[in-house]
Amino acid sequence: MGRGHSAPAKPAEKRKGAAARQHYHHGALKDALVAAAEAILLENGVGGFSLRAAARRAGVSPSAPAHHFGDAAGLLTEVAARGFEELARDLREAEERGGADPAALLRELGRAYVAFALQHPARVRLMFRRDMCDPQAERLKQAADEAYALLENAVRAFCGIAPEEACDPRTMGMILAAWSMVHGFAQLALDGALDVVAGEMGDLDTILSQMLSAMLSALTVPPPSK
Amino acid sequence: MGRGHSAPAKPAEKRKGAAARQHYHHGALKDALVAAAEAILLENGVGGFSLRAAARRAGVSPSAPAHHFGDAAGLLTEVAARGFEELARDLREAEERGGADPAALLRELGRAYVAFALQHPARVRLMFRRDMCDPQAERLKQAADEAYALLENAVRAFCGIAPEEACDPRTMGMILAAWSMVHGFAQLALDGALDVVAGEMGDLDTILSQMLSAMLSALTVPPPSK
DNA sequence: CGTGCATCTTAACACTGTTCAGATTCAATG
DNA sequence: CATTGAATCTGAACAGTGTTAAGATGCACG
Repeated sequence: MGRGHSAPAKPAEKRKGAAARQHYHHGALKDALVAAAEAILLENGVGGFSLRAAARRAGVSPSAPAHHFGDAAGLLTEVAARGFEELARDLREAEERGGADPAALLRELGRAYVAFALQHPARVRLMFRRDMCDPQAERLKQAADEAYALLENAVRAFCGIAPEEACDPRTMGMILAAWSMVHGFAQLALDGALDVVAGEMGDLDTILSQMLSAMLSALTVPPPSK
Repeated sequence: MGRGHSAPAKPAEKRKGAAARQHYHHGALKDALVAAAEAILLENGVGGFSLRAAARRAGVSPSAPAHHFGDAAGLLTEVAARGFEELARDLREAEERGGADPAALLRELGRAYVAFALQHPARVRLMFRRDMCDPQAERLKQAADEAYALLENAVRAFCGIAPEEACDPRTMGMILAAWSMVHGFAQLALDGALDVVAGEMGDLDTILSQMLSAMLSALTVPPPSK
């Protein structure tokens, strides 16, 4: 089954048709495998992934991926890295939407982060799976750092600290607090842990907004000496 | 590979030392399997687990676990549930340590939560793996709720809201904020995402303390109307 | 026209989870 | 005490999995 596609209209041209592969060489296997993996993640979740299934979907033998990615973790690392890049794009869009007000910026970034997680559950779960993708890979670290740098800059702006200036411990604590909070909220939402709460009050986005409001309004007041 | 299946010339022997299985019936297989699974998680991480390995470790055939847990997920669900129970115990200890001051209580709970995660990385990772253990299982849900109820009560005390009283949206936001923050911090710490930061400032526990201080001190000031 | 080389296939290996018919033992009943 | 029914565990089998090695294939460049 699945061998039905017959479209030999174009003879010996570069064909990247998904299933129909009458050429021995695929031509763009790397991208095709990534696309296949993403499709599987979307349909069957992160647990339903298998390297062989991805190869099957790309119309290629089970051992073909090894040549391009070495490992199953190699392929998934690439998928995760692209996920972080997409997340970074979303965060940059939110950055523009936020405008000049640091508080509004932070709120938009937080909403964008959570929205991305809810929109791509399996991909986000994969991004934080140490045992599926190799977190040491430079490709992944770089993509992830790019996304998190956006968040850090927003907190720095909120605290009125120049991008180059060193952080005092309290500001550092706030950066981590913001990061942890948004990340934790996204994870809990993905695990369905917030569904109960979501029933009592609106959808997750308004809940998050309320949470961010509570935080930000509290933080605008300087701390009581310490 | 190497494990030679030396045919047991003598059927009923007490060759095995501690877990001597001279009987056909194991007697306490359920607990033995849980212990084996926990040992594997400890040694090889959550990715290195396999049902067959757990059975092997308990000195039992690969199909024996099915009778007690049905599934691999069944066994892991039991492990996760026990993990939540142990977490709840730790949280209760922290509760006593916190004393009467609501802020101190929250801080101790947060530290205990993160400390537990860092002390049992694989177990905690398992607890939030939807695809490994069945999150619908009553056993698990109950154990998890028990732990989270402690956190909720602490936040309510901090806000001066009686245990039975309904929460206004702002308080609800704070509960979620606290929960998300601690959970997110723990997850990020497990993923090693905080190692860079930990290098610049002390260990993770002091970082967390600073973060909690920043949050709590900010939150003691009432919000600017709104 | 070769020929090198990246690309892909076929075949095999050592695993995995799960199922099912049977062997074994326990416990309770007659 | 003996018998029997239920609980427990074994052994073999099946369908998949990731990974590797050795061999086919076709593109690009001399």
